[in-house]
Amino acid sequence: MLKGHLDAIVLAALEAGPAHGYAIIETIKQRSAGTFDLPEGTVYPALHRLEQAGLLSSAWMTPPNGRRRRVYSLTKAGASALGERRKAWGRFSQAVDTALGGGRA
Amino acid sequence: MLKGHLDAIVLAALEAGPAHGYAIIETIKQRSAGTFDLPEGTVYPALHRLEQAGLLSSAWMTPPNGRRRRVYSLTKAGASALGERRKAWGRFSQAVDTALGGGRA
DNA sequence: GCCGCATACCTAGTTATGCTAGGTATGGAA
DNA sequence: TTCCATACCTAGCATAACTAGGTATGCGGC
Repeated sequence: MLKGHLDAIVLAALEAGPAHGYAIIETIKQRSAGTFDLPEGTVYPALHRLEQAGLLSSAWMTPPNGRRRRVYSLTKAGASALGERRKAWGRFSQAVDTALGGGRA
Repeated sequence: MLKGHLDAIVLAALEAGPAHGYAIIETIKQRSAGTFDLPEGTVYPALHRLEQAGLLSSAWMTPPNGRRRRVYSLTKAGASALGERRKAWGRFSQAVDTALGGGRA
């Protein structure tokens, strides 16, 4: 369970440039060293949600000898949302660190 | 939203010694510098859940000139669960850091 | 040729979990 | 005696991630 931070991770995966759903899943898996091996049923709905929210835009692409893909890009709103999510994550993780560490610190 | 890490935080709040629900809420609020100001409707069900799971035990106490309180203590299972949760949090937060930081690092 | 696998997309429905919004009761202060 | 802080509880809502399906195509092996 990613517990609400999935959106930030997906946005971060698109920061380097547009990508399609399947590739996003692979990127996340590699970046997290296998920790986040997300099922499609998690990622696709998330992409739709983020597009609905205006943080992503999508376009169908068909490479010369390949299959139809839906390629997502960060919108401006998405890029700034990513910034906020990163900050929110920083605050959140620090607060949890403190709350958990209190016993030993 | 605490997104699944609430249990760990509650267990950690009881690590220093037994406490009752209201006090636990206060402890968490102070430890997190106000970030986690949890409503009772969040904490009480969590306490019941943790007791059901055998990680906490509870007893009714009535101080000489005070009100009836339900005091929770960490069980052995609870203490070891806390250890695991802490480790899990460490792994999780590191993975998120990596996944989020990948774009800029 | 065709069988199966990896790629690539999608959705309905389940489950878990935190929160909202209520309710009950008591001790102490104004 | 009225009100607030303390102290507990629950039903029901909202959301989010996941399970478990379904569709379709390109490519390699047999």
